[in-house]
Amino acid sequence: MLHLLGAEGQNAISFDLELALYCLDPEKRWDLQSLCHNFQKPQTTLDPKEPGYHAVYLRIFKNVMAEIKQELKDKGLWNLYQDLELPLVTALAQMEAYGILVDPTKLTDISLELEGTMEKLTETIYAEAGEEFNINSPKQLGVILFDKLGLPVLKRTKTGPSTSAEVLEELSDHPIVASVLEYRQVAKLKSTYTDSLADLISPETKRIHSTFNQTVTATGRLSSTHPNLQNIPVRTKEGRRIREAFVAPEGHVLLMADYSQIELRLLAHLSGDPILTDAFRSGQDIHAQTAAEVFGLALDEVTDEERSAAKAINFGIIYGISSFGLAKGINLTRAQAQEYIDSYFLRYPMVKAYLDGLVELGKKEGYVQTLSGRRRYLPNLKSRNYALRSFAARTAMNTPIQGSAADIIKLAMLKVYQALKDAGLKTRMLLQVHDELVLETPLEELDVAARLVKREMEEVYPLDVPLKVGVSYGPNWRDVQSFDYKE
DNA sequence: TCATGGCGA
DNA sequence: TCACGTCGCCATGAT
Repeated sequence: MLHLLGAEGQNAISFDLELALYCLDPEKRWDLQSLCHNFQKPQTTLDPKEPGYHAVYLRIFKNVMAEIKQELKDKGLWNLYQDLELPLVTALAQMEAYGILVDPTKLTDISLELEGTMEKLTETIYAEAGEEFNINSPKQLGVILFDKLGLPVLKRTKTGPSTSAEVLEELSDHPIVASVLEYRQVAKLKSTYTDSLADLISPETKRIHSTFNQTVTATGRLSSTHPNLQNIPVRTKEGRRIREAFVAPEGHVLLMADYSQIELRLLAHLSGDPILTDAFRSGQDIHAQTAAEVFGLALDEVTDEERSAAKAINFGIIYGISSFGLAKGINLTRAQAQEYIDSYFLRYPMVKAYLDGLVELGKKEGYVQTLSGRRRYLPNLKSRNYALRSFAARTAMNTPIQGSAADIIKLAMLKVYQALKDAGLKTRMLLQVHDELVLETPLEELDVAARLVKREMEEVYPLDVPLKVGVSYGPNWRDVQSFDYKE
């Protein structure tokens, strides 16, 4: 459980120290020298090769830890460290050690099929281009599309015409562009998800043992590496196939439990807005409800398109909205987007006041906070540079929501971990994907485990609105059915 | 090593 | 006016 900070093999600090520093300021990066400089008086110079290094190191560690403990207490962050982040280490270690079972033949099948598709698409693209080139190279692709075929340049990057998916969508009337988009999708799946995933299956356990990084993100979320199991495709049918390779062993199933709209529920709780709060208390379709409010309709008059626009608005609110960003998201003019935003804030004045208040408070105190008290320092709220200042303002609006959701699911993980242990169950937590937990459970435990997980997650932190958890299960991560706990 | 592009919540 | 929704990880090509 030793983590290295700074240069590999030297200046190592213990993980509990790293964790404590992360609780103090999730964005600050320390090394041993700066620690000594800040916390050790007088400053001590250290040479790892010198005899006695470890004794000196331990003395420094002890002194530094004592000072950091005091600082955590002064800032109201001691509980975050002591009762949340530190115990979570054990649960994460178990998840990493246990791993998730992956069926390599399934990965191979998908890989071979994707390869076939790529070859066909490559032929098609070469034929339409009239020559062979590296489709993976945006530069070479640009030459073909914009110089040779004369397609219009809709957007530029620093280095040349953009060939991003967004741009190519606009140009996809041309057959070569449609093929390139499809090629990109398939190539991405193959290189990122089938081939590299297969390399990470442990020969001993036949499982993939990802690393859950606890001190990386600015908001308090976890991140996952080697591989990143938090971005396995789900949106498209083709991409979702990857999930079929993540399986449960014989006699077991995977159990998925995800928080429904946890960030919007937090927005309701934190802002105290009555319309939003009532919507969640009465179990409304929140996006349809937002559409009804923003467009002045009755709930049953809302079309799919309006609901979808309202969904984009809701996400925009969470991210620190701008009319430009919203317009880009749902293909509106900027003016229309601004009208939607104005209309939203007219109907949800407490949300407006809450978000404005966050920016004000951030400016005054120098930081914003999550439910657990975790801080994010935002000095740029006072910047004279518009770009920096507005970025900081969006961060001030997003961090308390995203970070509080992270607090809640982390606490839920502790509860679930402990409850499974207390109940003597064989069910194991495998993954956390921001608002979702993936567990592995013996079939005979499914019913009791599903109820336990749902209860612990929903009751972990009572808010002004209920937390709702959807539970599903299946033989793999793709083919799941919802678990009806009333059965 | 950086830029671009793309996958997730 | 500006520049343009949050947080991540990773593959690829160009430098």
